[in-house]
Amino acid sequence: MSEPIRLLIADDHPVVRAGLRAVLATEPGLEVVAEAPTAEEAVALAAEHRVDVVLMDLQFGGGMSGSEATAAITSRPGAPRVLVVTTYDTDADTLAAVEAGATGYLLKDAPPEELAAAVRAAAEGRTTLAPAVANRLMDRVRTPAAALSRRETEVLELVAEGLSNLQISRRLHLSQATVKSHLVHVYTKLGVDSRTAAVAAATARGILRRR
Amino acid sequence: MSEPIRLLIADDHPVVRAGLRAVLATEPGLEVVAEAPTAEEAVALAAEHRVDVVLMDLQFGGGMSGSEATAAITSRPGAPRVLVVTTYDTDADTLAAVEAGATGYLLKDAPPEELAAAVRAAAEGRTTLAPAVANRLMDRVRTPAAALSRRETEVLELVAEGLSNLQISRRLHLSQATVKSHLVHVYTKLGVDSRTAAVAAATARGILRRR
DNA sequence: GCAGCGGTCAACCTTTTGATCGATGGCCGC
DNA sequence: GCGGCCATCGATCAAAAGGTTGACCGCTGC
Repeated sequence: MSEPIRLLIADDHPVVRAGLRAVLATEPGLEVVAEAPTAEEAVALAAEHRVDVVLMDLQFGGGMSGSEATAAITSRPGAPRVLVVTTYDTDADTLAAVEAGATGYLLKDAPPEELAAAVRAAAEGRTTLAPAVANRLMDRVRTPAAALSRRETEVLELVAEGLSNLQISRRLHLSQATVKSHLVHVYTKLGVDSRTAAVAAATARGILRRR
Repeated sequence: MSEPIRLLIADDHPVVRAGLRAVLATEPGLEVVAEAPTAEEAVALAAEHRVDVVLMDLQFGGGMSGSEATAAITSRPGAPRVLVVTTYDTDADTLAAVEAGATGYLLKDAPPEELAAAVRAAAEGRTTLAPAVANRLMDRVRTPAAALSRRETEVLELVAEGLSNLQISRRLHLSQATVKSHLVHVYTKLGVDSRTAAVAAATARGILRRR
């Protein structure tokens, strides 16, 4: 028998860590060598231990995000593969994780066999994506982007908080004309024609974080 | 030694079920007698088995919600206690679960000891609330309510999807005047004066489900 | 050096939304 | 049966938001 695949579990929920450990313990050829309750610890432990695959959550209570940790881990030479295992998938998170160098992306409702299969695939550098995530990525590739500029996003966030154009202009030290100008660009980029529709569309696409 | 506390775990995530089972297995006096991957099965299993405490998730993939299952379980005579164990707490969910008769409400990031303590408390009928949930309930009691009527909520949901008054009136087979009328009532109840602010306020208070 | 883009602003006009007043009918509870 | 709440609709007016055009500046890249 060959070397076992060495795993690091990074999740802030003790219950989830125990669950992943329990599920993967029944699989032959897999070995959990460490657990990290924060993203920072995940980065440190991935460096200390010899690890083949990191199971990474995206949401941590505070501090570094899972995406940031993924980027930090994969940027090193001889780095382990990172398999993102998260509960809910917002579009922004998905994209960020993939850009950060994640090898796979699963949702926590995946059955154990699928999880184990994804771990083995990740160890070999092959990618496994949850169907919902795959569809999302396809949509993203198809839809040329609709990337909002920094300022446009900033304005849209304030719109989502319920501020009027006048309030936004004061908050950002702009004229109302500028606020409108940004919003018009946002509308055309998102293919909508009202502030509420823009917020809905941006939330659906994960451009705005759902609070 | 007295009788062990008999548990039913209801969660649609295999990983979480395994985690709860693993965490609680180390605790003396607790025994997991069944697992349910859906709310419907949870109701059925709670009736079949002799169960003291049900660990209930709120979000299931589809079909019956955790709150509905909680109501169904607790409505029977000699029913087990229901301890809600969920990932994220939206205000609407919290309230619904408490109204449905949940004995306790924990978040999944709770440490194992806290979880075990809550289970024992629930078995005796004592209530355990996660701090965040407790605060929320206090706020709710303090704020006289701002309960929206069924129709008002319906209109507000469509606003949140980005529809204009005209579109809403068509969707609900109403006149624009009626839509406006509902919205004015919503605004006064929420203490705001625009549709986007209403959506933001309602989302913050958990009246609208964050999608 | 110039084209392109992001960010800023102005003026003007149309549409939508919100504010106010009023009115009708149904249903529930005391 | 009457007051209160919900749901429905109409009309009117003022304010906010959206659409269009055009302009200027600063930065980046070819």
